[in-house]
Amino acid sequence: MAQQVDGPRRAPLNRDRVLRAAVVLADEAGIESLSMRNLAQELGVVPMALYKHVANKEQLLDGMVDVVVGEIDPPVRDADWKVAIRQRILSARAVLLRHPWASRVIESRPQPTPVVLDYMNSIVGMFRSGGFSVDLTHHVMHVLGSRMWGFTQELFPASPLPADPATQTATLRELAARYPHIAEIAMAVTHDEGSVVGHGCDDQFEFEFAVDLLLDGFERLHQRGWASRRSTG
Amino acid sequence: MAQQVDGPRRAPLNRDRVLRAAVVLADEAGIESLSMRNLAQELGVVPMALYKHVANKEQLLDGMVDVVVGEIDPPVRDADWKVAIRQRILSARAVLLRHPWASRVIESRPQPTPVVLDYMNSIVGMFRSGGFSVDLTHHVMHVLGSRMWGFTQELFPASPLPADPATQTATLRELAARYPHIAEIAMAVTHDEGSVVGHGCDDQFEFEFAVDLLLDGFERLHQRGWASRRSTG
DNA sequence: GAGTATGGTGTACGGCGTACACCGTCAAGC
DNA sequence: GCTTGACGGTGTACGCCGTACACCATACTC
Repeated sequence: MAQQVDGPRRAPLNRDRVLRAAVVLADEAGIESLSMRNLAQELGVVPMALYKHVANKEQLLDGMVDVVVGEIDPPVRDADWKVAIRQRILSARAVLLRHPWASRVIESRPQPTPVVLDYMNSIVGMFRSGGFSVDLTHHVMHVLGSRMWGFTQELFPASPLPADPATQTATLRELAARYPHIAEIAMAVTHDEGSVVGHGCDDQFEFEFAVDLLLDGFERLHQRGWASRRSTG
Repeated sequence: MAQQVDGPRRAPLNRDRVLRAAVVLADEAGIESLSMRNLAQELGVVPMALYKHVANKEQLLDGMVDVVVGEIDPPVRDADWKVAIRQRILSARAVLLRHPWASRVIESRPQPTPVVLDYMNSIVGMFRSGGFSVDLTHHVMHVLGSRMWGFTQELFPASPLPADPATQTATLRELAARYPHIAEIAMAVTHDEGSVVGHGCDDQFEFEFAVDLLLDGFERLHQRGWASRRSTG
């Protein structure tokens, strides 16, 4: 029981509370603000107190990934492999949209945690019960890559064009002079969107487009009985 | 001319020498050893001297990416789009294998440099002269993602199994108990390789497998005259 | 009541990027 | 030939970071 004098004593921290607070802090202030010192302050505790619950910052990040991965929906039962995998991946994506920092953190983990392995294992299992050979499943998992987690590493996210129409056309003209092919795309996109807002690409569309293209490709290989040169898998 | 007394005066630094030294340092000591302080020491200069040539560390990294991207072969002329793009991507991959740190640095750049835009522009151009619509080109560029630069972000790179056969089978048994589907793949891989060395997956094979699957998918969409719902592109 | 595990504290260290004031060298202009 | 000013290298210092280590208060066990 908490001590009466000196105000009610805070319930002791534990690993779970630390991890959840870290996730909230990263969600609200951005991953770059997640330092051991900031997190401790958020928890009303001295920085070194955290080290009683996580070994170091790397393990904190591992734990945060576990929290996030834990939010992904379980696989739907009794569905076609393609539908089931698509749905699972889109669920993962929905989670990552709630935790925009998570994709970068996932990328940075040197070793998978058990929670991560569980998720991957379950995806592999979905291909296998769709009739994919071990060998083909292995390769398509590599092809899926980060999209299995619901994100494409956006290299150089298409920077939004300036909102002001005047500077926008100026920027486009400049772009067209140096990078005509890119400009062509940028112009098509801004036209499509009814312009003005023109905030760039529709990430969700691009993601689903990619996943569908991949799954279609996987299906085709599967149907054709693809087998590697090295084994009959 | 260098002064005679007091030893020959070092030729003054410039941006290029700084960038090249940074690339060499990252190649040899790893990107985590690339601090302004280490780099300065390597150049026989005090840390703050670097700031006369690069605005800050971010710009240093941008410049390093430019150096690396500059090593990618120019596109082959007069080839089928598929052959040409495949070849260009594999050239990019060869470059990245020489600079293993580069993929992570590329991922971390918030804004593309002109050199980067040039490369992307040229890839877009290859699709366009292959007859792809603006719209389809846009989407396939998103699908390509990091593979356009010759890498797949390897999430949780398959950790090599222990070399010792005894502990290897023990590890596999453990794996099989918790993650049966993953274990199945791990076992297949180790068998394929004539085992013993068993260093994991053949990254080059996986990469080419993925690129070919993607390019085939692109070709199919192109041949079928794919058009988005939003525009007839 | 003594012993001990648990969890929070305080101090300190070595690293990082970099702001800022400074200074030696050299070329240009009078 | 002297002055001026730009350029490139220096030295110091600040505020962050992760975290090692010694310490201490509480609370539970025997």
